[in-house]
Amino acid sequence: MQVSLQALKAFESAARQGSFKLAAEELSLTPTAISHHVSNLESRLNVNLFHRHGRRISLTGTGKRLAEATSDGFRKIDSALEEVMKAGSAVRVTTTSSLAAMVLIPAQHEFEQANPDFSMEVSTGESVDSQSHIIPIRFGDASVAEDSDIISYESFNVFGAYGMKPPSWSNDSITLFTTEWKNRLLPDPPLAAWLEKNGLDGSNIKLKKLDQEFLGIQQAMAQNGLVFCSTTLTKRLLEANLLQQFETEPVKSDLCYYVPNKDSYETRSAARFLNWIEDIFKQ
Amino acid sequence: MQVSLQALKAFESAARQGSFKLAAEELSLTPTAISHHVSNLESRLNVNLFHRHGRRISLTGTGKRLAEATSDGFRKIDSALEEVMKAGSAVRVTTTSSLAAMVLIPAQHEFEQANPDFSMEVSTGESVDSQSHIIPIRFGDASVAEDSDIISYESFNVFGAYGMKPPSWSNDSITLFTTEWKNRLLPDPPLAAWLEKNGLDGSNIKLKKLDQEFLGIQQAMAQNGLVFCSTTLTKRLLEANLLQQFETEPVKSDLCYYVPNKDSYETRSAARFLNWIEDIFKQ
DNA sequence: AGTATAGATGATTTAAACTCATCTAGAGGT
DNA sequence: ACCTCTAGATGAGTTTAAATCATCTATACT
Repeated sequence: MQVSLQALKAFESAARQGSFKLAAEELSLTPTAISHHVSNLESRLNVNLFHRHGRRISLTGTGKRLAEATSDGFRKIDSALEEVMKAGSAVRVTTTSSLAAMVLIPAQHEFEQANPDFSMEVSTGESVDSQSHIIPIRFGDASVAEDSDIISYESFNVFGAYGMKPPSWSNDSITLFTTEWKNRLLPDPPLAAWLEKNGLDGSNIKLKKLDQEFLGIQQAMAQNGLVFCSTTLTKRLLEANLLQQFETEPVKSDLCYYVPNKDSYETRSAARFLNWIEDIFKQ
Repeated sequence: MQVSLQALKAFESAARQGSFKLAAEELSLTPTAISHHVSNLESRLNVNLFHRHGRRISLTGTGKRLAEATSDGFRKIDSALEEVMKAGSAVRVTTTSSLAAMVLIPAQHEFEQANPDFSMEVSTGESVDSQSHIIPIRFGDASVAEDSDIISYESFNVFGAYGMKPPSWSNDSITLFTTEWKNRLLPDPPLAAWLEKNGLDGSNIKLKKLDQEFLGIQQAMAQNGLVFCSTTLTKRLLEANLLQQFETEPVKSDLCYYVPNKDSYETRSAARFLNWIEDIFKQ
């Protein structure tokens, strides 16, 4: 006394639409299939689900009750399925505006080219965070993040527009853009450590602080000064000969990019994306 | 990009039970079938639903979410289905204790014999009325019930134990059991009309009132007197030579048996039962 | 280490689902 | 009133999906 789910699905559609023909269209079947399914259901359940007035049909009371429950049930299943399918067919990433603007968005096309099954969506801002299938790439304190979640430890260096003559560190008056995070809990960019490592005292450096790294990078490209920022963000611009670096040594920072609960992303698209982004950071 | 409902059902069971083997048992399939279904689902959705630790499995986050929704959905559908199946496989009737005791229960076996597909359940009392698939046969005022709902208009007559000598209506002192309904809105048994129709004045009749007709019938069978009651209840006892009637004429009453919203019972078992009970009343 | 068990994988079989051809009964138009 | 057109019913035949069988792998337990 088993009833098939497909028969129920056919019945549900016919009940909702009030017509076998329309149900057949909805399910990409022939009206005959619907008719068979419904009558099969009726005989298995020993119940009439539709009244037949010649070529018109209407639900019986029992039919109505069954239709309501099955509609609810299938709706629930369908919406969950849809969500999973969305998660499976696209990677949604949210991150800082700097990483998005300097790395993810420029590389978005490459990713989609290499992974034609998936599309990739990048968003910034705090709004739709933790929506379960959106991958957040956070920028934060390496000592706070889980080791296994960390994608890259950030190093910092100074960069300038491509083609400018290298500054004379000791004599010139230098404008240097750096970043003061909006979030005061984050470690500052390691400028002091950088100066020390490169044997500079910084007395002739005029600091200008912005709250996003990429704003400083844009200023540097606009020849308005140099920028002290993380190397990940500038890699692409160096390769594209839009920025250059000088004879200075980069310094490590306490900052890192990480994905909270990285291991909990099991969709294939997410796995593919995470591998891909880790490769990018490693290069 | 269609996923089959059976695959979802297999996944749901595996997720709930935490094992392909158990899911296979639950669905009367082989573990292989479950494995195929799940991996088919995973590749269609581009998502891993289970972690595989060698021979042990556990749900991924996505799997958990999908499992919850599908479980809910299928639960809903299953319970509706179960209710419909119950309604389809059995007739549940509730009615007065008199009709149940004198007519339905004695005939129950005949019905099941003639309709081996269905079982029949009889209950009395007001408790589990209107439970949607329970058919209530009410005893009431014919002017209040819908015409199309009425199964039979009741006639009344006097009956005595089989084998007793017919009473001498004018001389003997006669004990007559009759009924005073608990529900005071019901028309009284038409005793006055019966006396008139049979040319009796009733002066030598000692009335004893009980609140159920079948109680009076039992008294009559126990030779404790005669009973004035509806003819439907006594038909079977007359045939079985347990009761007899005399040279008196029956009278019509304002009482009837009816099934509220008779036309709304569309299960095959209910239709079969209603036809059957109408036949019984007609005979 | 050896055995037993859960699951994966691929080929084959089986059964369910679907369609096609044909038929019936209203509904709608003239 | 008649013809036509459409929705659905029915039965036989076909196709596809689902289930199994045989085989293999990894691992848990003795």
